[in-house]
Amino acid sequence: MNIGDVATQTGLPAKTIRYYEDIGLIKPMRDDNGYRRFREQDVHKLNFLGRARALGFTIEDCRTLMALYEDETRASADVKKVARTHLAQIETKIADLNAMRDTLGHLIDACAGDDRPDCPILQDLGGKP
Amino acid sequence: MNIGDVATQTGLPAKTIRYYEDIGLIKPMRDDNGYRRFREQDVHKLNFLGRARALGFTIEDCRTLMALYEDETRASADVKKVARTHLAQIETKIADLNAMRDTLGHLIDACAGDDRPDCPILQDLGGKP
DNA sequence: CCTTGACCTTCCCGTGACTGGAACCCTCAT
DNA sequence: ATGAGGGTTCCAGTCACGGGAAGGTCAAGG
Repeated sequence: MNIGDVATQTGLPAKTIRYYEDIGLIKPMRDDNGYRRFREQDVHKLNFLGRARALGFTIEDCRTLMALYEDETRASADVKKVARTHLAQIETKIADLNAMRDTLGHLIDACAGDDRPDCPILQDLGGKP
Repeated sequence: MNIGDVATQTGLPAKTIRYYEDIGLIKPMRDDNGYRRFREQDVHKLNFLGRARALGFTIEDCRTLMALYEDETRASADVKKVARTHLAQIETKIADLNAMRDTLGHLIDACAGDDRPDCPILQDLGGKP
């Protein structure tokens, strides 16, 4: 399979697939003309990567998870640890965003949104006393 | 005031303050020795920026908001629009993160986390049928 | 046979909002 | 005179790609 087909199959942009090869996540073969030739194995890895990225894992996490995936002697505790660390970061982000949403929501509610200049949003940002 | 004092007062790193000058958000004076000299006005702007950034507004949003802040003839509707657009993006992000958290949470719960290799997390990433 | 168009290749730059570090200047106290 | 603790500029790196240029390859149609 050429990169275009793989892109279609995996849903990943060709650019991303090349990038993943660049950073050593996959190692497709090459045809005589220089084109990348992807085997089932590579496609499987790319799907793995796509799903892991969709769950928000960093590329480095993906590297670790792939290594564990391919290591038959892994301990599931190692996988779980990576996942839990990531989950904690997600929860921190959610908390931050919720705080922003609440503050912003209150300010927006308090703003008339008409053609007059008075605006509680700007007052707040300006450090209303 | 020199940059160090301003950094302390505003809670922004000196690097960030220089960056904000670079991109034209503030325009502090200069002393004869080349040091930046910050007036009350500049400190006020930096506090504004700090609060806007803490609410997650992009730098470009901050630029817009600052312009509105300084425009006595603004319409609060313009401010509200910027805020609402941003709020919508925050809510999208929250929804995405919540979905990740849920999926990841279930997978983590299902994972034994012991020294055996069986792992529902990897099974899922691997595309368990 | 030639051309067209759809592929593919590498390479380099840009993103957002900084952060780190090098190399150097200024000022004040010891 | 020297050292500490400010300040300055500029360059590079972050993260995970995306855009676009310049060029090679391939199958089909005229």
